[in-house]
Amino acid sequence: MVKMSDVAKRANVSTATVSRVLSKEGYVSEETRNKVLKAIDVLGYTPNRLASNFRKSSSHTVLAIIPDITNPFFSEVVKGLEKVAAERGYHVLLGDTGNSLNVERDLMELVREQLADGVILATARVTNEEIEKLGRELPLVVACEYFDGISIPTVSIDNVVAAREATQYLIDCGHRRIALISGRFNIVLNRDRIRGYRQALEYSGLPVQESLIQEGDWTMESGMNAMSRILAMDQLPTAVFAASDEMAVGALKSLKAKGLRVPNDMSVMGFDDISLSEMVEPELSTVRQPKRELGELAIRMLLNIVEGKKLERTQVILPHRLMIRGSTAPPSPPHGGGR
Amino acid sequence: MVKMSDVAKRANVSTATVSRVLSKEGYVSEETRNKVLKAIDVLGYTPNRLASNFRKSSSHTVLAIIPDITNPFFSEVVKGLEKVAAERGYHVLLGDTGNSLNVERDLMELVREQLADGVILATARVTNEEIEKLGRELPLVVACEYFDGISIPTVSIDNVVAAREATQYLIDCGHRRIALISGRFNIVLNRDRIRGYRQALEYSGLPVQESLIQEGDWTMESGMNAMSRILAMDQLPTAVFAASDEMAVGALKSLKAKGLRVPNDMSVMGFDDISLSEMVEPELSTVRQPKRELGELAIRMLLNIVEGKKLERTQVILPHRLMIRGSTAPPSPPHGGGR
DNA sequence: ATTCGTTGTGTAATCGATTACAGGGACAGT
DNA sequence: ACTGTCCCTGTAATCGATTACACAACGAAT
Repeated sequence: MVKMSDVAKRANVSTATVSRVLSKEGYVSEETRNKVLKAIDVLGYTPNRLASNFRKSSSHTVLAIIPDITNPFFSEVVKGLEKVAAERGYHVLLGDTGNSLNVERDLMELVREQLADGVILATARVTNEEIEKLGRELPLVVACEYFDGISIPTVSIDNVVAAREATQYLIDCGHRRIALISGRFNIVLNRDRIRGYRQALEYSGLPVQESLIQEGDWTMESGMNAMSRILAMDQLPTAVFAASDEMAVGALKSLKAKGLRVPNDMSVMGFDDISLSEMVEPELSTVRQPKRELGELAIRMLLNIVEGKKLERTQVILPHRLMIRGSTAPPSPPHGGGR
Repeated sequence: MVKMSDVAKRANVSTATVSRVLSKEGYVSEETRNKVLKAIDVLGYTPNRLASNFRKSSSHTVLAIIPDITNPFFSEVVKGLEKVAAERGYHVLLGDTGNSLNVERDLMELVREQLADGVILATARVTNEEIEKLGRELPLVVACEYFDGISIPTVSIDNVVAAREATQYLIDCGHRRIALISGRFNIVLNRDRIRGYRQALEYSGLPVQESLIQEGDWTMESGMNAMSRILAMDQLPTAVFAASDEMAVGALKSLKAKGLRVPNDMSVMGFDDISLSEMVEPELSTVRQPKRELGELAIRMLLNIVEGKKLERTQVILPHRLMIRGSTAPPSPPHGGGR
């Protein structure tokens, strides 16, 4: 490997000068610069970034910790991260935890080892306190998840409001019995969505029936199962709100299997607005999260921290949007009913 | 930051000894080892991987170059990569080219700069010759794409055979006019699929009608458009084979919009078997690619090259599988027809 | 003429871990 | 007693780029 000293020798200058040419810092005469550039070209020199990073003790790399890269929601977030990172000359190390807490903890070590300058945490199995602690020790931004009263920089949507609006929309359509297919009860983000659902019902004076809240785990299968449980009830709801699009699609499948039509017999509302939601039939009404922007903003904040700049705001809430498509409609009047 | 020399001082040994304890190489007495471990613990020492990587001139990192992380096919491949990399103590740098040839070239530089020990190339906009050249200069494995007669290690499926079998299946169902929604004509992988389609028709003595081959660009929209063009023809086919699942779903949508039923009025076959294919209605018959295995094997090969081991085989073809689901069936007899 | 700021370049220390090499002690075999 | 092998440990060079510091040349300002 040809190194900087080889270039220096060839150009009859010192390595300091070569370094100055490369970094564009400090004074170098036009003439010397050309000599150096020529030598670099002739020798085919490529700087050794390992040496440079070591000396500058910065890897110019950030670590993206996500639960599962095959989840379209997260892959969109990562896409946003990657784009901005590249623009600012940083690289992204992929940390797919496969939902494992231990892997998550291990990955954080990479920052301590200086392999990454900072971390985007898009999953949060660790506790509130642990995150606070980590955030004090290393540059860290939490994306997508939101923790109440946390002091760590965070970017997310307002899950409570989003879920409330989605539920409210169904109520406004005329639905009075609305089921909820929720994610895991122990996830904060999911609890926020449940909260929003409850709030909407309460504001409208509708009863919250606990049996209408069925737990899933974000997957399509769990959505199917949850829907089946709901369909086995005596008094059916006229609408279902699922806390993820995958689960909503599962609900769709379950409904079709039982011969029920959407939205005629049952309205279905999803959450996230992944591309899938426009591919199913009928197209899914859902809550759009600005996935890419979530990633972009998270990494912008992180890089600002890394580079020692001040953040204007540490808790950023991005706007969501209701996407009304074909899977929701007013409830059909009961057979032989109407007024 | 506490460094190795601090640990050495505290434990009353040399840095060489500390290094030996950490690397588990060379002789260290049990007693000394404990002293060192204790000092490490007391001081809260974390090795500086930047220094270590520099000295060993290895980053223990591989670069995954993919066209688009939000494409579910590639995110599965990456998942496989990541898993095996982690198992073997490597990290994965994400290189999302956004389909740009220049970005692809820039990314390769990272290996020259020693930021990555090797590259998995899961997209190939660069030419055959360029890849050959790169492959001679740095550890490189091509995943998913296949180049005829290339000397670079490659892992992929046999796209020709896979497409032939899919088409053959449709023929065996009784279809005689089969349309093809292809990807971009200039992509090798796609040309292989077209070739397989042609072969199947020819083997069965069926005519290849060029107008039945419509170009798309892998996206759902392009699939819809291609299907619309096909449906505007005088003599309709009874089946369509799309070179990607997204395009097949687009075809599905286009058919539904025109009021045609699948598979009764038209059979639809996809390619890839991404999770989407089980979420649409009817579920998509498709060709399964072993996505995760593709990634796993590619990185295994790469790491073997990086670590100087010999590869048993440099060109690996993984098995594909026809997944027959609800979107394909024998053609309906023509109205008033049948014998 | 002196001082000062700007420009241009070189010398050499430095970042922190790894490792080649040397050396010493213990022990076995002859 | 001598030689050879293990063990165990330390000294110091090394990886390649960056950068603090020194210095020199030049022109402008006083």
